[in-house]
Amino acid sequence: MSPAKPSIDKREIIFSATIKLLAKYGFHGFSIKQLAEEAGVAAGTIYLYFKDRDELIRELNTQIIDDFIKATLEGHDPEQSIKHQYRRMCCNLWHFCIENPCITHSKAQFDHLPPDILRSQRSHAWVGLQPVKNLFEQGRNTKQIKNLSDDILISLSFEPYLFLSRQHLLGLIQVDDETLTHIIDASWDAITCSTATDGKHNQE
Amino acid sequence: MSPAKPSIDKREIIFSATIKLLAKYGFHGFSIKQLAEEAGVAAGTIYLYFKDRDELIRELNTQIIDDFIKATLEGHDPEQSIKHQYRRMCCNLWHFCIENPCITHSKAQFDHLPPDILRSQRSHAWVGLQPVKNLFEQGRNTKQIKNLSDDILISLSFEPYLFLSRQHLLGLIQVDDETLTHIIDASWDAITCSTATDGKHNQE
DNA sequence: ATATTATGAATGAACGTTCATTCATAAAAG
DNA sequence: CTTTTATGAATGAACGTTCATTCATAATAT
Repeated sequence: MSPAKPSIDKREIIFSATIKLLAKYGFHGFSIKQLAEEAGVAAGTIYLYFKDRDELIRELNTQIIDDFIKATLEGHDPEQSIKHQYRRMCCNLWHFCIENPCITHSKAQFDHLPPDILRSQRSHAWVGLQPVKNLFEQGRNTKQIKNLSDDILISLSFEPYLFLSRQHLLGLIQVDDETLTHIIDASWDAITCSTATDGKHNQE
Repeated sequence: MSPAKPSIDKREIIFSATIKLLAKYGFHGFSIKQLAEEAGVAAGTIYLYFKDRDELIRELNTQIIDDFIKATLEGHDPEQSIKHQYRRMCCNLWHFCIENPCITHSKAQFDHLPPDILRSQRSHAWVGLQPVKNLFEQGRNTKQIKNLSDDILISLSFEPYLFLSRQHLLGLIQVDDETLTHIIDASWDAITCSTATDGKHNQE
């Protein structure tokens, strides 16, 4: 609308327009022109805030990762029991996904970029996930959590929520609060030491 | 059959070149020109075998899904115990992923297309996954498997293998045969009735 | 055998479109 | 007036797609 307004949040506007478009169309059909229209700015304006298309996408990517981690760890308390900490994280993650459909779908786009980009993404993510590493480490030490690497534990525990929330958001499945509780219990079973397959007994 | 050059498998050549490029670069940087070069054919030749770019990608997608399902169900025997059937499927899936890096990475690309495409993908996949549905149904009836929907069971059981195999292929983690066994046991724990956290009852 | 014709797979230059990016210009703010 | 901020037409590269042309081979005629 107005040509020269000192709008510092224009960067945010461009970001959220990008997220919206990525969620809807993926990287196909995502163009600067479309983005400019969605954001309500001129194409050239985007280049005032970002060096080029790649930088915009890269920066958005790391911001989304940070958002996810921040949301997942909200209210995290290392003093609580491991199970309690875990349940909290799962709940946080699930609700963040459900309440931010565009971010969730956009994240999925980023998670399947070419190999070399994934590597840097990954190393960035693990920095913020230190509390999760600590949780796993503590759990392994106390024999509560299976003696598997962090990556494997992540894929068995948190990864399913990303997958399921996407399906939920697409209306392909319905997950109510009670079901979520069961899912959290199930993913907890996956990573914790409890039974063995051929008829052993279990804990507690 | 063919008067000029008898190369009926040119379609296959184009397919596998597409898979290779998708695995390497994703949908970014995947162009018909590049594909032609990779496949060792002229750009125009591609249009003798596929109506257009979209059809090529769509057909490749369904073929990859079919390949995955076929590989996962190889040697499937409904007469065996549920655990045995499950273990077999997990092993099949894992080894198919590991032995077909390009297909595995390409699949990841397809799994995160815009919503509307995902829907048709999904309905196509479930047709071939009938044996898995049967397995789950049987398991739920016999109280061996948790009373959760097929989608949820899938995300807790098979989905982690896709995620982990990609990481393994990228060299980000190492999964040897022994570790794989542990992962299979862990994912089995996720979907089966064993312990409950707050003093509920369990199976058998 | 040999020559002639018909075939359709394969080509790649050319086309129109769309893309990311630039920049001269304009508007607003200081 | 100067600086900052925004614009959107202009640009050239790259894209998917088309199609007139080529040519090795199969089919037929001699």
